[in-house]
Amino acid sequence: MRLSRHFLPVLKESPTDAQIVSHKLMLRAGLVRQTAAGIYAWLPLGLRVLRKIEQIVREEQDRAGAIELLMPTLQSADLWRESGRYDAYGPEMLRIKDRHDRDMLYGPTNEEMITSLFRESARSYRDLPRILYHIQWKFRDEVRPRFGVMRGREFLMKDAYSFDVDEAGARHSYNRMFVSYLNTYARMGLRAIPMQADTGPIGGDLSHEFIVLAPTGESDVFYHRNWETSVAPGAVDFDDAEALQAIVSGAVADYAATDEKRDLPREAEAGADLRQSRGIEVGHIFYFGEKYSKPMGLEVQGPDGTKLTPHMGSYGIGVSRLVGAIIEASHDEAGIIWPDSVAPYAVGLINMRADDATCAAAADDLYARLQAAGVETLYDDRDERGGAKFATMDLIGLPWQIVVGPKGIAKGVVELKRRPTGEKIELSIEDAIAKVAS
RNA sequence: CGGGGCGUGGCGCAGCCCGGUAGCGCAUUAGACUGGGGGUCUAAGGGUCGCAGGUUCGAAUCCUGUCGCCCCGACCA
Repeated sequence: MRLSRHFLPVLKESPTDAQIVSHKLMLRAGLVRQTAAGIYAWLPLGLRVLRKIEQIVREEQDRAGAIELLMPTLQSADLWRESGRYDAYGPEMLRIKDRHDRDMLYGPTNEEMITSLFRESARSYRDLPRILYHIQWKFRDEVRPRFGVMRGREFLMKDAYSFDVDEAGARHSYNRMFVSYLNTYARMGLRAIPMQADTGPIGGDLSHEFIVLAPTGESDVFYHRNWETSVAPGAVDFDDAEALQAIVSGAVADYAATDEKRDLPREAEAGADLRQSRGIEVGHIFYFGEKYSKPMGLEVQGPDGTKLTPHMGSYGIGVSRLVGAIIEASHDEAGIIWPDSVAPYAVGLINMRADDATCAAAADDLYARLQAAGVETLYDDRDERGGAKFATMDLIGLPWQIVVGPKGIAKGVVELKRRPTGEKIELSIEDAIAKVAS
């Protein structure tokens, strides 16, 4: 994409509304614009990042055995009356009336709808287990939205729902998501630590929040220092319940808790290995048994002919929040530093001298070759001074910058800069293409 | 929902107390010079001062109401 034709409004100064670094950088780098409290428009560059994150989440869900569908944002109130949550949910639910005065709502979550959909079509225990998910916009009318997309009222969430014949089966589904989440965050360059969370009325140990460490996070967290060097499980057989359980058990063996779930004896045990930080919640998984299936009359026929009520769980990842979380975890004074996996473009190509025909021709040619090689490239072909272009590229944080200037072209070289390290090398055009294409 | 703050060109701000020509920096446009880390000069465009009432000869400024946004706290992917 040529920057001269792009819609990429960058700001030199941060709007005063933005308080935390990710919000400031998202506004300055032209990723989003606020349109109302807690509601954001995603500009072209921000949308590309959102899509990248979404795709990673999707791939890892599929790998774990979940199946994608898409449910609407607007839901009927009647559905929520079945579970009793229409009255229970409170003012965070945005309630709407249609022209026939029917009660509708903008979905804050989808347990009722997925239970209803599954109920219509699942007849037998052979239809279990299943994990269904979608990636859809949610609306929660937060009392106080803040921190940009980190706590918006409208947000993009991946929510998955599992259906199993019994609790043991549900635990396997839960573990699929648990392990999948570790891999998902790792692919985005994040280390998210699973922490024991409140399970509500069901009890047990099957609820975890996934927390990314960041000084601007909203929760205080405590963890064993082993988490500082933990690695994602990587390729695993998700159908192997025992292997998954071993991974999960291994993970939770190292202490990690938010301040409301602190376990002082375990902290004492960790001793000098205990670490404290702030954290951002980027995911939350629950097992909730028959909480929705029972009141909503979801039943399937068991192998012995009797009816059974499936055990359910739900599993959320805040996709739009992750954009902010990644920036919180990866930036410097000059701007954002995108991990390669979620960068809006892999390469920022800078033509130092748009007025120099030789230089411009070399840059145009390199741009064409990068495109031919399938490298996602943002080409700064504007007639600006080098300094302004460098500043823009550093701000928007593309992993690689290739600088084409008259001096280098005379020698047959371009400059390649790696954004995270700032390391710059001169090399031939061919080598530069090979390097960024690998 | 309790407490606090702010609404003045696209962004950052001054002016308000003490009523009288709307101003500064950045950005934008045009031209020239310049050209490897946010250039210089010259010229230009752009604002019903959130909105509605009121007081006054006169309101960005004073009064009343209202809307919006932000921050702190309790709640949350």
